[in-house]
Amino acid sequence: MTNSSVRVRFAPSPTGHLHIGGVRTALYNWLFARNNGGKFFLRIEDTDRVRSTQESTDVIFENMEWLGFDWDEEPRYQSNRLGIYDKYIDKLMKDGLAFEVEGGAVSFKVKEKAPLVFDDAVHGKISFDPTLIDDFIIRKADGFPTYNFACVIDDVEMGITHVIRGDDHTSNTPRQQMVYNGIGAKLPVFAHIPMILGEDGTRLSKRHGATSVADYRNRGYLPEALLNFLALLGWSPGHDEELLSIKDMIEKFSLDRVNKTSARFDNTKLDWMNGQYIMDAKVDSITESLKPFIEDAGIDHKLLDKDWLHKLVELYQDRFKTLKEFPLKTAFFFNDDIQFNEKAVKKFLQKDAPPGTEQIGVILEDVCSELSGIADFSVDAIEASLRALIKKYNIGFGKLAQPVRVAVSGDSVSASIFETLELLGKEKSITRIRHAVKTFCGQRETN
RNA sequence: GGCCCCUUCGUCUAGCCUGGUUAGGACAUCAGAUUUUCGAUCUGAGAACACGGGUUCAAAUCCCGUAGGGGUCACCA
Repeated sequence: MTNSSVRVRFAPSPTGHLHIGGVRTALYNWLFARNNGGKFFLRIEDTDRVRSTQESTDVIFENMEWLGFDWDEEPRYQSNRLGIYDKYIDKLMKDGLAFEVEGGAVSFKVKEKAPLVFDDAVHGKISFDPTLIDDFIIRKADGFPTYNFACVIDDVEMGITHVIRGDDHTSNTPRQQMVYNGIGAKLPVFAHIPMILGEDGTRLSKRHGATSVADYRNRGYLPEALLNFLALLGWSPGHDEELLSIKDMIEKFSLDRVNKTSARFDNTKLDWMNGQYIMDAKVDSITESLKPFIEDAGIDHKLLDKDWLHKLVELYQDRFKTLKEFPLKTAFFFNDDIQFNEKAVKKFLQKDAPPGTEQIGVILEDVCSELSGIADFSVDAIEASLRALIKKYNIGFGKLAQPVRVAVSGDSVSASIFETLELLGKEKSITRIRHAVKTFCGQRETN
C-alpha cells in the first residue's frame, strides 16, 4: 500500500555532531517516504543563534551523504524564513492567541480547555490536559522563533503529512497541537519513536563513548551495516531475517511495526553485523573503504601493489569486524620491525618448549633452505615444501606451522601460514625466520 | 513532584490487535564438529512473558492496580 502524497522531513539542529539517535529518526522518515513513494525533506533548525554553526551544518550533510541518504528539493533553513513566522505571529496576535511579554518576546496564549488528543501512529491515542500547560514563548527577544512554533509553521508550509520523531517530543506535541489549531491548520500524523539508550540502559551520552555518526565512521563501521543495525533498533520487518539491504528495508518498512519501547545500543551485535557486511562485500569495495584506515596506520597505500593489497584484504576479509582492525591485524606485513608476543615466542621458539620441539631452530633453518629453493613462491609450492618437511621430521603440522607463524608475524595467531608466507614474499619470509632463529632459538645462522 | 510513555531470554526482538505456541529468531555465552593457530563456518545447549488481582473452560495476549524504567516541564531543539 503506497501513498505517494506522503511528505516527511528530518529536522536536525546544527548545534553539534549528527547524533546516532538522529540518524535513526532520519532513517525511519526516509524509509517511510521511499516505501510510499513520497517525499523526504531536510530542514535545518538553526533558530538558536548562539549554538548553531556552519560547521555543524556541514557535518550533517557530509554524514547524511556518507550514510547514503538522498533527499528531495533543497534543504530549508529556518533562519531564512523569519518573515514567514512573523506573518503567522501577527495573525495570532490579532486573534488574541499571542501577546508580547516583557523583554520583547512573544508568547502563545493557552486558551484551550478540552483535552488535546492525537492518534499517534506507534502509540495510539495520547491525551493531554491543556489547563496544565502554561503559555509558552513562540518568538524570542532576538526575533527568532522557538522550536515549538517554527516547527509547526514549517511543517504546515511544507505540507508535511507525517511527523516521525523521537519519543522525547511527545510532551511537546500538545503545545504544537495548539499552534496548529491556532492557525487553523490540520494536524499531521505523529509517530513518536522510542529512544536509543546506551548499553547500560541510560540515555546515550558522551559517557558511552561513540554517539555521533562520525565516531562510528572513524571506528570503521560500514554505512550499510550501521543503517541495518539502527533500523532493527525499534523496528522489525516481521520475519526472522536480520541482514537487510536498503532495498529490503524500504520494501518492508511500516510505522505499525515500530516498537514502543526504548532500545539499548548493543555494540557487540553491531560488530557482528559489520563483520557480516565486510565478509559479504566485494574485495575491491572493501579495499577502497580500507584506504583511509591504512593511511591512518601510517602506511602509504599508494606505494602498495594493487594486486598484493587485493590478496591481503581477501585473505583477511573474514577476520576483521571493523575496518579499523585491519591494519592492526596485518601490521606485520607492512612493518619489518615486528613486535613479538613473549608467550608465543616462549612456547614455539624457545628452548623450554615441549619435548620434541627443541630442534626447532634446526627445523626452521631447514624451512629457510626449502623456501629459498622455491622458484615460484606460490601458496601451492610453499604448502608442498612445508608438507614435505613435516614428513621428514615426522612431526604434526602444527609443530611446524606455529613456529614459522611466530617467526614471521610475531604472534601465534594469523591467517593461513601458506598465504601469509606468499604475501610476505620469499625474501622477507626467509629473513624473518633466520632472524627469529638467531634471536630466540640460540642457534647460529648456518651461513 | 505534575503530566506523558513504556515493561517478553543478559541484549535486540517475533508473538499481543483477531486469548488455546514445546513462547520463535538474532547477538552474546557455553559445549561439540572442523582446522596449521586465531577467526570464520556448522551443530547443539542453557536463557524471558516485572509483580498482584480480575474476566475466561483457557491470559504473554483483554481489564484494573502495584512496582520499576524512560521522557518532559527554557526567550534549547
